[in-house]
Amino acid sequence: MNVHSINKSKDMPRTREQFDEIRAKSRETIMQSALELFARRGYHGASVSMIAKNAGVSTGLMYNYFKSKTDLLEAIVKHGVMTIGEYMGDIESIEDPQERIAEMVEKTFQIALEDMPFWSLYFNVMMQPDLPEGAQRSFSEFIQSMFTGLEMMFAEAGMPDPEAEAKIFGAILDGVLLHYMFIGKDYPLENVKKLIIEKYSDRQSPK
Amino acid sequence: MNVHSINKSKDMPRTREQFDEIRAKSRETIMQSALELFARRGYHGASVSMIAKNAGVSTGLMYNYFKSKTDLLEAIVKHGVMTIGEYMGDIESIEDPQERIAEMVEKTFQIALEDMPFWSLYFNVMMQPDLPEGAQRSFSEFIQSMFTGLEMMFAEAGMPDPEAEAKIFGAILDGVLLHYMFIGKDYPLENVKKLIIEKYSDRQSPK
Amino acid sequence: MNVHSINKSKDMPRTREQFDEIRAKSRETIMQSALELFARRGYHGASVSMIAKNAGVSTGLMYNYFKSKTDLLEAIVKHGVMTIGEYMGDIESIEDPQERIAEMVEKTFQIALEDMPFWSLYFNVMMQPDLPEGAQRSFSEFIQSMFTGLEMMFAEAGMPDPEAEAKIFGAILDGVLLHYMFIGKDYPLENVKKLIIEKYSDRQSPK
Amino acid sequence: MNVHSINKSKDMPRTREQFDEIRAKSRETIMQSALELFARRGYHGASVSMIAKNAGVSTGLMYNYFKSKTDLLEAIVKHGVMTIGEYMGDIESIEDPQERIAEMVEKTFQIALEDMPFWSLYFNVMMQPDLPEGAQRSFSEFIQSMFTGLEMMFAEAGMPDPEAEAKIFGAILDGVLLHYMFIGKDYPLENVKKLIIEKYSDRQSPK
DNA sequence: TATGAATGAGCCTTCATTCAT
DNA sequence: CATGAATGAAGGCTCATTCAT
Repeated sequence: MNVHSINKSKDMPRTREQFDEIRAKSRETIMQSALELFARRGYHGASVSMIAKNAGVSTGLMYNYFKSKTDLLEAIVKHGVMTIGEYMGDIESIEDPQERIAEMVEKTFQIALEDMPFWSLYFNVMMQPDLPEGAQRSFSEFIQSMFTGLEMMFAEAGMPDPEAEAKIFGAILDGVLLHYMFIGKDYPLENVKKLIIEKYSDRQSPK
Repeated sequence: MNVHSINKSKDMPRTREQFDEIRAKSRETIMQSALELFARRGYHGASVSMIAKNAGVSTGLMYNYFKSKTDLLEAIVKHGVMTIGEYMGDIESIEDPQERIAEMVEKTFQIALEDMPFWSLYFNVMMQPDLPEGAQRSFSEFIQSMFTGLEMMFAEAGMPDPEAEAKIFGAILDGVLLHYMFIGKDYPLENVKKLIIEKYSDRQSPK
Repeated sequence: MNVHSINKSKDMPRTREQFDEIRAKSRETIMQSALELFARRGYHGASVSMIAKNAGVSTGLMYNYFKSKTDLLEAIVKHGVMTIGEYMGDIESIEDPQERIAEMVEKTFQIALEDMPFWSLYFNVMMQPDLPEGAQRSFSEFIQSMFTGLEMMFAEAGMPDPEAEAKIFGAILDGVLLHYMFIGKDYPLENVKKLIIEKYSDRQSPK
Repeated sequence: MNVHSINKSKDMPRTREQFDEIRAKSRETIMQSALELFARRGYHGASVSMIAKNAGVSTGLMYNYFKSKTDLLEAIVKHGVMTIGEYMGDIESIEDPQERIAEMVEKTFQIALEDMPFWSLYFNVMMQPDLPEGAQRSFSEFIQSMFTGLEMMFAEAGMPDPEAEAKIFGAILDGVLLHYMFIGKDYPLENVKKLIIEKYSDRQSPK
């Protein structure tokens, strides 16, 4: 409440701004809770009522913010993909190809570790055909755009088959993450990361 | 009809062997049907009655062969893992490390293409935490054993960090497959395969 | 603005009359909106929030004027029944029995055409046992009083069985309306009206 | 079980015929129960679980026989309309117009009294716009065909405006039924019936 | 007086599983 | 060994109603 607040009277309706704020916060809370549970228990394993309880709200409230459970998932996916896109945008501006690759590896794992639930969801959605198409499309577009970026990078670096090169690089990142998430703390993530960077730093590419 | 089915006479009750044969065939049919549907629609998206209908049997019969849907999944996974283990066993007997790696890449993709439903299930189960633990354990053991084998291979080849090396090689295989299954026919699988083999054939390893 | 809204001064608090006026108007608006929707979508098919939105007010406000959805329905029904009662009162004062019947037929259809939503609600409520008892009681009393009036009319006209005669006349009116509302524009309402009047005008009654 | 029964063994599956019989009986039971409750409490007021409990079966069983609650309603309506159609077919074969009308009145009320729940449903569905379209269409077709039949009858009897005449006759029947169902035992149904027949028996039509 | 976010009971529906035959 | 009718718990979703502002 600041001095501009013109709405102090006890029985006046809240202002538009107040409502917007409340809405934004509730939406956020619900999405957060849902992401957590989708990651931990899978889309089907996380019921709407569980999500609500976990978020500390009533079951019905979700439907005030999302048309359906499907819609909730899609919102989460879209939001996540957008966030990552922003991260990645920063990396693409790095001039030196060598450094750019190294930074990409670093950043990818850093993001992944910071936002494991989202990546869990990523693999979850990718591999489950009975999940909302919208969510899959978002990821599909994300992957395509990643590959396009990588391809340009490898082309720029003068690789003979930049497309295949991009696919392999992408496979390493996703593959490592996948195994890491499945295996857990026993996975030697640091060493693997180091080795990847090393492989991609000698001259232009692994030979 | 194999040698075990020596039919005594038309009016004799079925022999133990005949029963066993019928059982084995029914089990097989059901597992086949389930694998198909699990792959196409996901574990939750494939109902028991769908599986039964697809297999041409009654719902009840399934419970004659499998304690539960969970049990059915576990049986499929175990069987699949075993089959692959046999394939891989053959490869490990190849003397020349170079050739062994090339063969491993070749074989992996060949198997994958021949048995897409199973690999679809593989990723499906790996990334869905609300699936029967037993199935996940089977895959977990499979992965561990794969990594152990790869590690030995790279150690033998004199790599400085065989563990990380194995992880990366495994990541490439799984990553490529994952992307291939998600993206579909637009994926340049042949070129990627060639590049992988190339990378791993020069001297002992990519540098 | 009618004579009641004599505004004292711009800065004076609103007078009691002004408040009452606002209340009356809001009540009216909400009832109007609800009647429309009840008619178009049925009692259960029209949600409170739909009604509020359609009336241009908030959900909460409705509960300021009506204790519940049930209460709202009852208010609408009571109001409608009262209005019709007034119309009908005028007719009863017509001296000539012949003319009175003709006028009754004319008026009934005229009112019905002018206020279709209300008559839709009328039939709706009559035939839906799970609707608020209060609403049904209002209609019940209305029907009883209609029948009483008709009975007196036919008795006065010297019919042998005025009660049955009243029931049949009432049945014709309600039956025609019911069919008209269900069938819509294909219904030959004018011809039917003419024939009814004709039947009831020759001598005292149809024979 | 008769002598033809070839299926006495304890653990043989039921024959096709046995299953058909079971199915037919369950379907019937559920439809009966639903009709009762739809009539007594309205479509919305009768929940699927209530219907199931009333039928003495589990909630889920309904979905073994009907795609949805909507589908159940439509099945009931179609079945009812067909049954009435058969009744009415008999009447249309009566030669003498006078007698035919009398019989039609008699029969209509007889059927109605014998099958009140269905007629309750009839009015219920007719006047509730938020009910499955399929059910309404069935009734719509039924009404149309009734009117067509009546029109032919009145045309044959040489009435000047058979269409309007049919509408009025139909209105009387539906109107009386409607009021009878709403008012209950206080309604002088017998006298009304007598008067209707009387009105329509003098010469060809009421005058 | 007016707002709309929040609640939670209750509804329709699905589906793994059981069981009489 | 084989059938499919029957069960009932659980899930997604709607909506009348309340309440803080």
